[in-house]
Amino acid sequence: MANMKAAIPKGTRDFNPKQMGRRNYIFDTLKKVFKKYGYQEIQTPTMENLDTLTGKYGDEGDQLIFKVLNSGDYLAKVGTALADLKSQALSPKIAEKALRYDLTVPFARYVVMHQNEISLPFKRFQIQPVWRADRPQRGRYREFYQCDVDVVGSASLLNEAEFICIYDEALSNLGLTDFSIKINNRKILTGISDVLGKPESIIDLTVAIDKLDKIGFDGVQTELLSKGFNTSDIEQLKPIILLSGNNASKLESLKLILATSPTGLQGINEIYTVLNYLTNFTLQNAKVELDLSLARGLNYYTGCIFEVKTHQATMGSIGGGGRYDNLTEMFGQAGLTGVGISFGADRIYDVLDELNLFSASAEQSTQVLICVLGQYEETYSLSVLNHLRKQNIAAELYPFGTKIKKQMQYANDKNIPYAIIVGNEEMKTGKLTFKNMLTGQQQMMSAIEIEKHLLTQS
RNA sequence: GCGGUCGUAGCUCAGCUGGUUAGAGCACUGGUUUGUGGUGCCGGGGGUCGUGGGUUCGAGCCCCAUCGUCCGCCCCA
Repeated sequence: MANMKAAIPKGTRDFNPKQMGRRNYIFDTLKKVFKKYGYQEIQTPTMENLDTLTGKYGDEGDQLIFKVLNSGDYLAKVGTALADLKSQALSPKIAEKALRYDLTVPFARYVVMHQNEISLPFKRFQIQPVWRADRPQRGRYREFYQCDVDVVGSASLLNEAEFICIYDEALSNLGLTDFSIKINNRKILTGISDVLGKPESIIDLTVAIDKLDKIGFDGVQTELLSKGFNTSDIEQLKPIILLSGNNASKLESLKLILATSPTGLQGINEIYTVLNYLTNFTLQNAKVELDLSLARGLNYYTGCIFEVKTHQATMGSIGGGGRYDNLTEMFGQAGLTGVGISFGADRIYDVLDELNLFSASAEQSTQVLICVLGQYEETYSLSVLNHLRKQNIAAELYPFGTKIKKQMQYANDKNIPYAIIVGNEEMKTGKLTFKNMLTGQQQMMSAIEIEKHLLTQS
């Protein structure tokens, strides 16, 4: 084969041992919290049938789905003359599978397929990569991990409240101290468009006001005017989305504004209920804010909507979620409501990295390296090595034949905190040289003493 | 899908208005008193200047194309 350049696809990344240590630290921290709240792990295939995914994320979303070319003579099945087909019409004919775009839709499919074996409410978490054919940017990759926690089969708003607790606990455990959990409700957004008398334009309306903090009210106004809203609509809208004050006072004002919209009032009620549930729990760092301009995941969310933003770094949202009432209906099982949240692990990684919040312990694997001067020393040391491992101490022995200098360098490069040196003298006395790589200090200790010392360290 | 930016050693970059053998720091590697890393000192290897065309006596530098990067828009974790 001709020489080819070693490369990986755009928007994907390799992870080295140091990065994997840190990534696993994030996953482990999240998992621990998820389990604590009663969630169980599942996984779904990398590929789904293309028609499982299409139509769930809107037109823009559909275009970002990575499709998998059929095997074999895929053109044979096309049937029509190729030249007559547009790409969009061609792709479902030559690609029947696609890489998953998120974890929520595959989860809905899972629930329907396995409905007879799960008992409701079903609480699951799932940590797997997803793929989007998006243009890469800061904090945006084509392959990235989502960490989803969802519950289906429970309409209780206690779930929503608990998700806020999960966000707070997980992100706090990771060392973040300043972040907001924004909450809104799709029904409130519906109420607003009802009051304006433009229920059919809810998507345009919400997409525009979602950009409020980015482009300001003037920007939103410009966008709305271009979407067919008139100035009196905007005058009416202005006091609503610019509502300020604490959550309670916002809700009070909103109640008056949306008085004529039953749906809107219901949305307000749901927020009330969630906030009320929350008073029974203590949050460590999260600020819970009602944000009427929050409009995520409109293609399937029907109730509460969440989004998490850190104030410690410039980064898009590091998590989001909401309630969806109809997702399983698309797969033939109606009447099942679900609610869930997602953590963007790769973005969280970038934030923790930027803030220097990874501790060294997330990275080191081996705790002690045994360095030997020759073959006899190696043989002598194997029982020491064996004992250390039996005590659950991560230990390795550098096979003989390499200079001590090189072995120490290995320990240093690998961030191994302790080294044991075994030579003639050590074998004679049974006292091994035990070196702390951090301080550089070393002393002679028996294997037993070293073991004890290492056990008290961890 | 649209707009901009950049592309020189493994990494971060320098290279003046085009002019002989393309440089630095870090990394790597060897040595530096006996069996000792991270700090010091001395030496060494490594680049067809993203790729393909073109202009020119001559191109890392100019032009075109192409691929890739990073950033913004759309959208989103």
